[in-house]
Amino acid sequence: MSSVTIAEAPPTRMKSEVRRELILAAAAAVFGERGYVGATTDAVAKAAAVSQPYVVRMFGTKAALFQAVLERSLDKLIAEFRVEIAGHVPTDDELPMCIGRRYVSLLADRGLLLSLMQAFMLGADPEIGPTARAGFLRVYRLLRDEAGFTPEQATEFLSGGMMINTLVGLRMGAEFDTDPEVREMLTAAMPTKAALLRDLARQ
Amino acid sequence: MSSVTIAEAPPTRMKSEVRRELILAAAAAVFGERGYVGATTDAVAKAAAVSQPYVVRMFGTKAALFQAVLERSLDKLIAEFRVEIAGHVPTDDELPMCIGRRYVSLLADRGLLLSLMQAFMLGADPEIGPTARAGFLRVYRLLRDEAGFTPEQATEFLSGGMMINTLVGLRMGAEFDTDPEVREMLTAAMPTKAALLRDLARQ
DNA sequence: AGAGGTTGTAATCGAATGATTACTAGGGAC
DNA sequence: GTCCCTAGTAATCATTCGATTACAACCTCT
Repeated sequence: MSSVTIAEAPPTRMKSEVRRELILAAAAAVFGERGYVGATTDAVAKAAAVSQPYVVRMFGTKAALFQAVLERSLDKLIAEFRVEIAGHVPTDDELPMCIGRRYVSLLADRGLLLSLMQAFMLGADPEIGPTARAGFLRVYRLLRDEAGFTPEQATEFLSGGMMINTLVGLRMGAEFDTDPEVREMLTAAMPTKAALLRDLARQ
Repeated sequence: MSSVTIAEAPPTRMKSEVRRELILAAAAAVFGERGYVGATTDAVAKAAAVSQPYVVRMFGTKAALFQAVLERSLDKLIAEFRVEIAGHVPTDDELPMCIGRRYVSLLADRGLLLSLMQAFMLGADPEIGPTARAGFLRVYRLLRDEAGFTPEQATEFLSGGMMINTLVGLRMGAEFDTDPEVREMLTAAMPTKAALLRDLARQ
C-alpha cells in the first residue's frame, strides 16, 4: 500500500489555518484511500507531516475531522459546478457535458470525490449518515434548480458520477494499459478523459 | 445503529455447510452495513447466532471471510442475470430493462450488493483490490458477451447500478416518505421500484 | 526582556478487536 | 456402549488506535 504523503518534512511553524488546510487535504487522501474506519489519525498525521495528537486536538475527534473533510469536499465540488453554470445560458444543452468535465477535473484533488463516496456508503452510521444524505441532496438540488436539469437529467448525471467514483475507487485505471477490456470500459464511461484515470492510478 | 440479525437463537447443532451459509448471509449484511474494516467478527457472529471464535475458525481470517462473502455475492448476481439472459432472444431490446429488474430484486438479499460496493471502494487494498477489480470485470464481460450489450450499453447499465448502490448505501429510502425531493430522485433513478428502497430502509 | 498565548511533540493510557488456546458436548459407526 | 470426529464455546492474549496529559519551543506585544 502506497502510504499517502501530502505535506513534506521541514517542520515549519505556521498559522493554524494554514496547517488546518494541509491536514484536511491529507485527510481527504487518506479517507479516500482507506475509508472512514480504515483510515487512522496517525496515517493522516504522517501524510500531513505533523504529530498524531495534533491532528486529534485540532479537530476534537476523528469523526469531526471526517465531517470537516466532507464539508470541504462538497464546498469545492459545488463551487466548481457554479463556475460552469455561471458561464452558460440556462437552456444550453451543452451544460451537462461541461459540468461533467468539471466533475472529472476534481479527480486531480486526491481523495476529494472518494471521501464523499466513502461517506455515501456509510448511510447507516448515525453520525455520518445524515451528513452524507444532506450532501448528496445538495448536489441534486444544485443540478435541478441552478443548472436547470430535469429530475431525469440530474439522475443520469449523478449515475455517471457514481460510476466514475466506483471505477476510481476500484483503481481500475491501474489496468488501463495492460487489460484491453478495462480500456474499453473506461473509454465508454469517460469518452474524453479515460486516460486521466490511468494517470491518477500511477500516483 | 440497528444491530443486524440473520439467524435466531436456538443453538442447534448443524452441518458445517449449513452453518457456513448462515454465517455468510449474516456477514454480507454486516459488511454491507459497516464496511469491511468497520465490521467486526463479533458482530457477524452475533448476527449469525454463533460465537466469535467459530466465525474466525471457519474462515481462517476476517479477510478470508470477506473474500468468501464477495464470491458468494457475485455468484448469486451472475446466476440471476443468466436466468434472465436465457429467457430472451439475443437481440431483444427489452433485455436491459429485464436484467435491471433482476438487479433490483437482489436488494432483497441484505448486504449482497452493498458488500460488493464496499469492496469496490477498497481498490487500493492489496488483498481486496484485485478481487474487486476482477469481480467488476466479470459482470462487465457478462453484459457484453452473454447479454450482447455494446460497451456503451454495458457502461450505462453499470452506471445505473452504481447509482442504486449509492442510494442504498446512503439509506436514502428512509426519507422517501418525508422528503419530496428524495421521492423525486428515487423515482427518477428507479422508475418502477422506488418504493422498494423505502421498504428496505425500514428493515 | 519577559509574559503569555499559540504551535507543536513525546509518552502513554484504555478500549476494541482479531486471533488463539483449551475445553465441552453431540452423534454416527461399529 | 464406547470411540472419535465434528460442532461449538469460554476465556484470554496481543495489537492497534483514538484520545489524553504533560511538556517544549516559538512568536508577539508591551
